[in-house]
Amino acid sequence: MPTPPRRGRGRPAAPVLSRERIAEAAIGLVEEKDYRHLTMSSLSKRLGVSTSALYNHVASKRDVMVLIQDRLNAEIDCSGFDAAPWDEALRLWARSYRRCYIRHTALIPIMAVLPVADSPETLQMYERVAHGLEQAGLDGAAVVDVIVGVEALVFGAAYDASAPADIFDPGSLAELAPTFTRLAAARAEEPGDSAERAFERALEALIRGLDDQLSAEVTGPVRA
Amino acid sequence: MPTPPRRGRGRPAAPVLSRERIAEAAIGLVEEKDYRHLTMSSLSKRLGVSTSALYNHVASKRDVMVLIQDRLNAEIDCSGFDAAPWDEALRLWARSYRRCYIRHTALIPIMAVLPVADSPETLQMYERVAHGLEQAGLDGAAVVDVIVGVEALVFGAAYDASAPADIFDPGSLAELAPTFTRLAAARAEEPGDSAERAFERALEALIRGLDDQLSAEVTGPVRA
DNA sequence: ACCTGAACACCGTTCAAGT
DNA sequence: ACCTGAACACCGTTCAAGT
Repeated sequence: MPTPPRRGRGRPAAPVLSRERIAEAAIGLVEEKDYRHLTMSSLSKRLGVSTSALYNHVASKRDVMVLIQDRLNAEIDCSGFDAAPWDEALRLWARSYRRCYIRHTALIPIMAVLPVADSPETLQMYERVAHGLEQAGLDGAAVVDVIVGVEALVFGAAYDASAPADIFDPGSLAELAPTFTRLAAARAEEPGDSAERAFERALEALIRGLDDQLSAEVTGPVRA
Repeated sequence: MPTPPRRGRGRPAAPVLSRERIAEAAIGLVEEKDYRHLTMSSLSKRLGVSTSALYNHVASKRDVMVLIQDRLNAEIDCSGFDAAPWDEALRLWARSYRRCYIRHTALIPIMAVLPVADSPETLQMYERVAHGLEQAGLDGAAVVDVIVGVEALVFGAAYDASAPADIFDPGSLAELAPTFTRLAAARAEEPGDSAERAFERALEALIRGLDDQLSAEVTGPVRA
């Protein structure tokens, strides 16, 4: 078997690290384990370097998270905006977006407040969505707000989907909340993924409501 | 000036800590500074005890965060559900909820996945909302989904509102996203709080869409 | 420029000792 | 039961030394 490279003390002939390799290793790490195991130490071990070597390529652990997030966002499906009606395209995008972040909720606090200037793939995702919505005839002044609104729902729904199944079981506190307890219990009885159902209901409502708003704002209705 | 109590080594005559005192001190801490300054060490210092003393009353730092969250949720305005129509009550609740979490985004990852059994005030908030919605004639099978949907939007919008003002400025990456850049720039020109506008638009759309859905599901329309 | 290895300033948490 | 103080097993980050 090949001996681990056991590098000497000085600068290697060719760089062994790059931002790309770091991003790849970080994604591998969080997909095998979870975000609690993503440490600068575990990351450097996986890459076969000392921990401090990482800091020649990234500024901080947060920077690593930003790299992950940018790679991830490149995989989100925006294809609907090329052909489908805007409401259907928005649905497909939102579902793909949510599905992605269910397994990466640890990135949400970063992604949600990260300037797009630090994230080229994320920016290009927004471009496809914005271009598609404008092309479909949506009021330009509303486009960014629509993106922000759908995104907000997606992030919240991703958390919800990652919550334990008994999140709405009041346990010994049931008598504090009789109505809620009854409705939550009935909901838990229904088959299937209730977090997904709630998301679909809200997404449908949001899109329908946006359609109504935007139809009212322009002379003709947006929908056919 | 009163000397700090400089306790001896053994058990004090009366307990100096309680979960209530800890919660109060923790909230005071995050309101003066921010969540980066909330450490078990800073908390114990504020309470005049050693750090390990905290563990006689709470199981973990996460437990402290849960205490904060529960206290906070007790302050969210659910009064609309006593009198106003359900859609207006939902609006008031969502606005109060968002406003609260803008300054406490660090709690969102906890709050969003926390079983209600661990949080009596939160449970009672849900009870008021659920009872109000059912009383207003909403389909019982939809009530919890509606709560979940509005909450998802609220959490996402709270992040958005806490983001830096230049979050959509593409900087040197502008040519990657011409449409988005143009629309984001125009949006930034508009006076006022654009995050709040986006939230209000999405909330309005969501509620209108829910109204449509729920009117279609029952025999008579829900709205007058 | 880009690596290693040691060191720094924290963290949350545990636990024996004390009353 | 409920405190103190010491200790543990980490963290992310910095930096001099090496090539």
